[in-house]
Amino acid sequence: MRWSRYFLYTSKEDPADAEAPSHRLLLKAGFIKQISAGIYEILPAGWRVIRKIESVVRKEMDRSGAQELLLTVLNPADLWKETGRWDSYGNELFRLRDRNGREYCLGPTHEEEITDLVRKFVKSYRQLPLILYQIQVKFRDEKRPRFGLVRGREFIMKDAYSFDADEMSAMMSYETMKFAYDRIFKKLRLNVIMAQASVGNIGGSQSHEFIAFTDYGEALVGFCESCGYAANAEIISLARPPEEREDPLPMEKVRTPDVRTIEDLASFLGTSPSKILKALLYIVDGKDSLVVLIRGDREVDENKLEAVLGTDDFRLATDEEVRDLLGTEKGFIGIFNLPDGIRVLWDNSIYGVKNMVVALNEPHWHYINANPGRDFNYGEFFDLARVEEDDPCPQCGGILKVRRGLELGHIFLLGTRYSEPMRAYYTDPSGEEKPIIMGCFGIGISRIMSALVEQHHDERGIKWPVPVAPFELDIICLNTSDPDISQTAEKLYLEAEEKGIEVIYDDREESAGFKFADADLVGFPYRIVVGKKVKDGKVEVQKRETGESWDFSIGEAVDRVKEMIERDKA
RNA sequence: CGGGGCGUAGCUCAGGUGGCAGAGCGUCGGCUUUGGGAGCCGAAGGUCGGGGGUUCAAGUCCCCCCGCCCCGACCA
Repeated sequence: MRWSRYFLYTSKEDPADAEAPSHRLLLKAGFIKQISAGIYEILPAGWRVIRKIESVVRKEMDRSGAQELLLTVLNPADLWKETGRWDSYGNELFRLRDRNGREYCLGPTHEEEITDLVRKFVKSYRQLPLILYQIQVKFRDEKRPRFGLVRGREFIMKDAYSFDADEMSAMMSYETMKFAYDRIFKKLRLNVIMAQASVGNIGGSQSHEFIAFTDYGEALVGFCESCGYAANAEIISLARPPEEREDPLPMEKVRTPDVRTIEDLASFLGTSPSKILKALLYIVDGKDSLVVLIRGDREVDENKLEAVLGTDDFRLATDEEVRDLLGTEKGFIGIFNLPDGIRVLWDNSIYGVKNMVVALNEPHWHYINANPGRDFNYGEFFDLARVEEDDPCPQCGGILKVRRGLELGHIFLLGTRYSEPMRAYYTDPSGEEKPIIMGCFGIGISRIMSALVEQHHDERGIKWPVPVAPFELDIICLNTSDPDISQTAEKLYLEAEEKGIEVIYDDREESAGFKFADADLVGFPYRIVVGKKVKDGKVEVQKRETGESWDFSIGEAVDRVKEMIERDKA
């Protein structure tokens, strides 16, 4: 491909509205173009990358025995009503009507449609097990699209569905997919960790997430290097710590004027946040008040709180509500003098803390040296704290590390969540009708492009790994008006094409610096620079990843590059 | 959906107290240049997000709406 004819336009300026490196670089380097919030066009160079990602995914899915098909984007509402998700999916579902008033949605995921398909054809245990998958555009009207392709409202996803006769076989399918995913992310050169996860709205009995470490990820993973445990932070349970061994000091009431934050209170009293009892007032279901007690150095994980409460309809109280309900102010909420009948949850972190600093619901005052049993009694304990670095591993007691990451894949063992209500049944060898056991397995294809950039870039631009690069080689003609140079570049371009290298030939009439900057930005893994050295019969080969460069004779350059590319693909 | 910010040329942005619509980059024409986003000359390019209002006069002041980005709660 000659760059002078290629639809690839880079920008010298950083785009104004992009913060995450992947978002900024994909826009700046001309891979994507924004149409609306969370809606992007994928331009030719970007599409080449997407197609390569897809082909890696396809290859491994096919190899694992899964069969590709294509379901529909337009989903009739009837199917969604069968499982109840027409109502429960809420505002994230894009809904529309046809000319006759029939309701449809744009498919955000396809459990309903695939189950409908399978129930029509699969009647016997002889037809199981079965794994079907597709690669398709999905639509979700996300509350908050983010970071370019990281979370779009329209995005490309690979979704696979397994169908098995019994739990044991379903587990086998699940394991098969696990291995396939492992191979996929390795081939894509992504640093990914598999973590236990919560099943959330999709339902089912177990699930794992495949998370790529990035600073701009949305998932929080805790993992243990000594035993290999890894899980989404929201499901890592934190037990009660051992009791502190301190002699109780006499409790005292201390004036703490306008000291509202934990940090300020700790320094005001000359103590540490871990000695302070933090109390938060929540409003549940828009009406009930709830006090959550947690150690001052810890944060509430609202996913855990949701699990305990059984609802996601809760929020922190406003200043006015704190005043009306507790008669105090934020920063001075405590366990003393709480109104009767208010629900109180104690986080495990509080257990065993001695000589604690506690507020008493009276503005500008705290108690110091409050002790359990003597000054107050514990209520019911729960696990509500967000996991932090150095917390104990729930599996081996080792030390957890905590990192941000991007969820690239998620696999679920669904059980009969869909087959039961949709009556996808098969007949077993004894003639008995049974629901098919299902699993579902997603990979965010377009999101992978973002993750790749997050993990492979520097200050100058993207550094595509060879297996996903839009072109493997960029041949730069440094002086288009020098016939020696341009004819050599032309010759090398034709030779590279002939030898099966995916090559872009920068024949544009631009300055050297301009072309180098573009090459760095767009991120081609290899570059042949054709310039003054041609008069000595040499060209320069450069590797983007490492910055290494070599002078080769004009005759051998393409072959040497070809060798390096082949090595990188292996 | 709550909180914060922004909307002026293709892109990045400037336009105190209302008074002729601006710059750099990019684009087009010409000259010159070619190992790290070159230089000179010339040109084109605008419903100032939309609507209403105040005023002799609105990019600027007021009201309503729309869009985008960031932080939080949800997802691949």
